Amino acid sequence: MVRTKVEIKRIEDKAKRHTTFTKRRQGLFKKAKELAKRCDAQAAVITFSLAGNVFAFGHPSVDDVVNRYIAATSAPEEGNEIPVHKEAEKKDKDVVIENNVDQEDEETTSFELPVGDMGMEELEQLEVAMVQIKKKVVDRINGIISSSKDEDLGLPYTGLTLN
Amino acid sequence: MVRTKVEIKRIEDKAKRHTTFTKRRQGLFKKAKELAKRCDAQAAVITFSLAGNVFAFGHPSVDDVVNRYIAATSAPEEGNEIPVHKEAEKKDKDVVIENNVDQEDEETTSFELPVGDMGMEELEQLEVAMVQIKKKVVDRINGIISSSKDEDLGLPYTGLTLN
DNA sequence: TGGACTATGTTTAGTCA
DNA sequence: ATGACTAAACATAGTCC
Repeated sequence: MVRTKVEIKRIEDKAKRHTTFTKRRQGLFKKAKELAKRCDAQAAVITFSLAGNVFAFGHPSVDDVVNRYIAATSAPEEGNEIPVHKEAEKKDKDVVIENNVDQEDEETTSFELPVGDMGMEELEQLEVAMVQIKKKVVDRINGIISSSKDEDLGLPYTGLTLN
Repeated sequence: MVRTKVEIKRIEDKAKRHTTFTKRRQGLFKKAKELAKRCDAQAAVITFSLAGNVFAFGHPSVDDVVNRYIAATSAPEEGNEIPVHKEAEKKDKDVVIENNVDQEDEETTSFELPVGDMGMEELEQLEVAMVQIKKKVVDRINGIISSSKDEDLGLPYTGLTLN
C-alpha cells in the first residue's frame, strides 16, 4: 500500500515501532550531520529506545556537546552571556510543559503555579522556596537510601538535577 | 529559482548560513519530537550555533536524557548496563502538594511540604513536579527578559540553580 | 529582518523479496 | 530480522514581499 497520512501517535505494534524507530533515528542523525556540516555548528542527538539501548551522534563529539550544554545550563557564577533557548517554550500564559508528548492519559502529580502572572520579584522568591524544598527532598531521599542499604544495589542517587 | 540539489558543504555566507541553521534546526527538532512520540523513546537534541547560542530539545526533558546518557556511558563496565528504571506510570496519589501562592492576598511565596512523611515514589513524583515548575519559571523569566528587549540577543536567564 | 510561497529533493510507511 | 522499492508526505533552498 502506499503511504498514508502520518499520524504522529504512539505505534502500538512493537515490531513496527522498532522498525520505525530505526528508520527515523537514522534520518534524524543524518539531519543532524547535515546541520553541523552546512552551518558549521555543534550538534548532538541522543536517543534511547524503549529497550534501553542508547544511540548518540555528536559533532565534534557527543561528549563535547553535552559538556558544553551542561556548562551553558549550569548557573554561571558571574555575569555570563550564554543564551539558552529550550525548545519547550510556551510563551503563552498557562504554561503547559511540552516535554510530555502525550498527556491525555496521564495523571501526573504536578503543581499548578500561575507562573505566567508572576513578576520578577515573586519568581525570585519562588526560586528560594524551591531551593529549600529541594534540600528537604534530597535529605529525605538520602535518608531512605541509607536505611535500605541491602536492597539498593549501589545505584547512587545522582541528585535531583534541576538545571 | 527552484531548489537545486543539496550540496552538504559549509555555507560561507553568514546570513544565509544562519537562515539555514534556523530552518534546519526547527526541522531537526520536529523530527526528534515525532520520533519520541511515535516510538515512545527518549530523545534529545542539542545544538550550538556559531554565535554560541544553545538550542535544545528533549523528551521527557533534555536533562533527563543527558543524565541518562551520562549514566549509561560512564557506567562501570562490570556486568551489564544500568536499568535506569523509570517509565513507571504515575499512579495518581493524593500527593496533594499545596502551594499557597496567592497573588492577591499573600505576600510571601512559600511551599509547605511534608517531605519527611513521603515515600520514595512520592518523592520521585515531587521531583518531576519540581522540574516542571522550574521549567515554567525559567520560561517565564526568559519571557520577561525577552519582552523587555525586542530581540533575544539580550542575555537570557540561565540561573535558577537548584543543585 | 521575518514570514510566506513553491518547486523539488528528501524522507519514510507500507510492502515484498 | 534486513534490505530494497515506491509513491505520498514532508522538508527546505531560493525567492519575493
